[in-house]
Amino acid sequence: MGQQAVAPIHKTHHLDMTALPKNIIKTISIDCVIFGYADSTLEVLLRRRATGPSKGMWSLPGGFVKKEERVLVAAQRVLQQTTGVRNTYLEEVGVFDAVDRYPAWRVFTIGHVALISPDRYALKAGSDSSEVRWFPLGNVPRLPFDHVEIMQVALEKLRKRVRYQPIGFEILPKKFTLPQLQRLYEVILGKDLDKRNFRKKILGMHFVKRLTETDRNSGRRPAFLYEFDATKYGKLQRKGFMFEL
Amino acid sequence: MGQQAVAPIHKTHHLDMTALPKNIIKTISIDCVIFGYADSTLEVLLRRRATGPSKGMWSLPGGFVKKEERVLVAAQRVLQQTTGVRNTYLEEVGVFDAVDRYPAWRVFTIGHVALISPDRYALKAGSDSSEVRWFPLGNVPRLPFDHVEIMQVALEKLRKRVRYQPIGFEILPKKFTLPQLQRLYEVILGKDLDKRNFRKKILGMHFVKRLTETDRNSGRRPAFLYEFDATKYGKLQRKGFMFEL
DNA sequence: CCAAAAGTGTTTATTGTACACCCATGA
DNA sequence: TCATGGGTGTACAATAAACACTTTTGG
Repeated sequence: MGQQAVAPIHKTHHLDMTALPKNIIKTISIDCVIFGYADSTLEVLLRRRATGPSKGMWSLPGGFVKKEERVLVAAQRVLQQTTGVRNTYLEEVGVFDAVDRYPAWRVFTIGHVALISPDRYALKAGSDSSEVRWFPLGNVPRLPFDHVEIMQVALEKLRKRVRYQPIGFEILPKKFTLPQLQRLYEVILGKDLDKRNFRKKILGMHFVKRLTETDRNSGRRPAFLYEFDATKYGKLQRKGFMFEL
Repeated sequence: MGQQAVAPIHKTHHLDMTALPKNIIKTISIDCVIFGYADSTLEVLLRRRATGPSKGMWSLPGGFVKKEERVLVAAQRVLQQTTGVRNTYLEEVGVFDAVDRYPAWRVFTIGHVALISPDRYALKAGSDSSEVRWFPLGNVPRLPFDHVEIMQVALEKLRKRVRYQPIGFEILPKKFTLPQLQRLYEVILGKDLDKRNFRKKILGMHFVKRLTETDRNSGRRPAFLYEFDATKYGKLQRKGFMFEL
């Protein structure tokens, strides 16, 4: 976290430099912090490193940027190649630049975040991964490099985002209940919310609309189902709003 | 602004590659947007390029990151070397990565902002600059590369920052009046503020304290002088607050 | 009929916003 | 005495926050 003493670097480990592709920029990498929401818990997507430094450890999906590739495009590609997850809404988190953050040579990494619904993506261990898995946030294995820091900053970013953009569309089923939506917010913010105030706020934004159907397989009193109003949702996503909770 | 068609790059202009230092990372540069506040106007610090692409044009002070240097350190150094300005509180704005943003080869640049008081710094055209000058925001010359975009994003960042951190300490004289502080906020936010509401807010934060002296050389009714309360100011700077104006 | 979660309004406190007049000074 | 900017308080509106009981279902 923050500055560190400058340690000897450029050790250029010759461990197993399994032929890095030719057209990459060796100084700039991407790391993706993909949060998933399922069963009322936040999870993070990790992959086991199949090559390079810290081979065998679980780490954030990441990789190098190509010579003529934009950063966001690289992030999408890298994520897809290592984990099979593609077409997510990634957002830049910042540059991580500690001099010895990567042991083999100096690499600046650009962190990215997304929040997705695990069950909508098929995981597939790709190029540099031997295994891909979701880990509940409370149970994350030891991570290499500065990946813990990147995760923390990413989580803060996500929490901030929730305060000025609607969420849920990409995470909840098409038809969902308000208690479900509330749980989503609670899990992300890490605190309980008042049921009545929450409803007041959400309904006041008008980005969800109530259906006549109810959710009958909950076992208890059925909750009304709601749908996102795509137009209003999109507007709020672009324009932003203030959402104190 | 956003994605662009990928244009042919790597033209490697051999214009006047005035011997780039050996220990730099050619792919990663820094650009600094230094805003100055003086005479109730916002200015930006530019330098005339003495070497490389767009030589002769005014541009943001910038330069490359060294091989074992952290980004923030690089930003301070580059700023000092090109303009003489040093020891400012720089903040990261983001990565600018358009494939052809720099004509000679591909360079990712990390934008930085600071807000300073021009009269506390002596300008000195250094290494890659032939001239250094402040330009009022309304009168900025044509800038090369994506420097206009970087400036815009930096200004937005500054405006956001003003809403959750106190400002003024580094810009106003040790003893200042509330009308002075209000003008500062108005200039940065680009809009007028209500005098009474402004005072209520500021005084409510308790990061300024009123002195018994008044400012007697204003020509009009003397205004009371205030000082920043360093402790409270620092606390708010770290913890942040909500400041709607 | 019991347990469990869904649903529903009101009151109070806090915060934002709009607004108008008197005051101290130098010229 | 006038022009100029400095200083002050209040009322209204909007928003946040606290809070408890009834309803519906499955077992």
